[in-house]
Amino acid sequence: MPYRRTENVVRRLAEREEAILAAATAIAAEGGMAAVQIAAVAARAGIAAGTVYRYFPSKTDLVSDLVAAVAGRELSAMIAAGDAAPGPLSALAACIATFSARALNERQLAWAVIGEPVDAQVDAIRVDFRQSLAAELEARIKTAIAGRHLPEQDAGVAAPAIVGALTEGLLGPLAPTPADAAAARAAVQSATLLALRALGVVDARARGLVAQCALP
Amino acid sequence: MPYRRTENVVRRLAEREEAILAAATAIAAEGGMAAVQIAAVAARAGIAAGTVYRYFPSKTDLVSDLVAAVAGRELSAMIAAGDAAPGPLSALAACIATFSARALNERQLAWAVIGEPVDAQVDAIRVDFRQSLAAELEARIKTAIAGRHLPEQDAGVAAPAIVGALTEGLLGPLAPTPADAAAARAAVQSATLLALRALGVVDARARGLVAQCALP
DNA sequence: TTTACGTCTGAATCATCATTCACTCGTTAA
DNA sequence: TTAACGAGTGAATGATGATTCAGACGTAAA
Repeated sequence: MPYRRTENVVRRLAEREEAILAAATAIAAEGGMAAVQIAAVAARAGIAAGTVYRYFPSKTDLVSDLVAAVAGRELSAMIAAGDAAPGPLSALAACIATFSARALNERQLAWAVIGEPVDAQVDAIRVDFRQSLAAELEARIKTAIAGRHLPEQDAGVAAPAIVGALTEGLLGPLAPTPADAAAARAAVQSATLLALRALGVVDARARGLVAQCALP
Repeated sequence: MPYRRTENVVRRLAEREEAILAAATAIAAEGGMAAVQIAAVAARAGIAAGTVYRYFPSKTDLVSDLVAAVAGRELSAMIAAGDAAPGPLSALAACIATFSARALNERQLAWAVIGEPVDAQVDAIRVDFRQSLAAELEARIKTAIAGRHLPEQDAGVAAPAIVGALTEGLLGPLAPTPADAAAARAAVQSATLLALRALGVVDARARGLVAQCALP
């Protein structure tokens, strides 16, 4: 009974899978999705191209896992920020500001995961992510409407629109590139303010909510 | 001196170029940008693949022309609607509503031209279009701010954010598909309202502006 | 040390499309 | 009719990148 998967081997295999994913993520963060090519990922992880296929059945699976990992992290952060807030409106403000700040902080990766061209199968995963973001916002918007903190409106349009506004306004190619950390913070505040107003929070009140957000 | 480019020939050549562009547009409208492949376009136009290259030096040029044609049309319509409005805020409302209504009317084509992932070279042209849209909105936003019709804000973030909100809220994969013309009109109104509020128009006033917009 | 069996390798293979080109076809003017 | 020449054809070519696989290499137990 020679060769068995000892704990040692299992750990090394897991580490390698992790390393591949990390390499792919790093490449996406630096050069966008287009740069995530099997040969490049393998080189970065210090293995041969073929080895990648011992861990991921296809490139699509690899990229899907990468997107899912990043998306999961961001979604959790957003939800946690919202849950920690005292009321429905501060929760919305916190969600929006947190998402914006974190995305802008890793702008290229965020854009890769949310907006950049990919094949149809991967796109499906990405749509799931945006869907989850929108669903989370939609629920909070509905709560706020029910509590009369926001005017009546179609939350089914508003939620994706907010996602689109933040994405395009902060991450997309048209968005101004912040010169430094202060500028980035200002951009996040502008975007958050805009999103809150879009939902029907009047300007002055929105400014107050934004000011209270603890940005990372 | 046999064979000269008679007027007859010239016309036929122009017609064929038009036909190729029309075929590409039709394919984009049905299957999105990914479906716009030279072989498919040629087949649809009833010619051989090689012939396409007698009219367009490369696929990128063809797609560029297609995007430019659609974009030009939409941009003109938007500008005209804004120019016809009586004041800065109605102009913004008219621009936004017009763009939204027309885009939703040809949803798949609009998405293909504005939002759907495509390769980098083509994307550059599309960015130009979004840039033009954003620039037009930005100018009008600045005018409105100067006239104290809108609160102080960063128009450089707001303009692309509005474009993103409309795109994602009405055209993107998350946007609800309107069941009929009335639902589509309602979605356009929701989106316009949201965009105006985002800029700082208070809800009640925004509703008034939207109500006055003559939607096509 | 040897055996049995995974794992790793990377050059070769495949698949997808854009692009080319040697050739045929059509049109014009003599 | 026919010569001259541009337009059209579509199979072959090229480029890019994912995927495979036969053999080299490691590792665990006997």
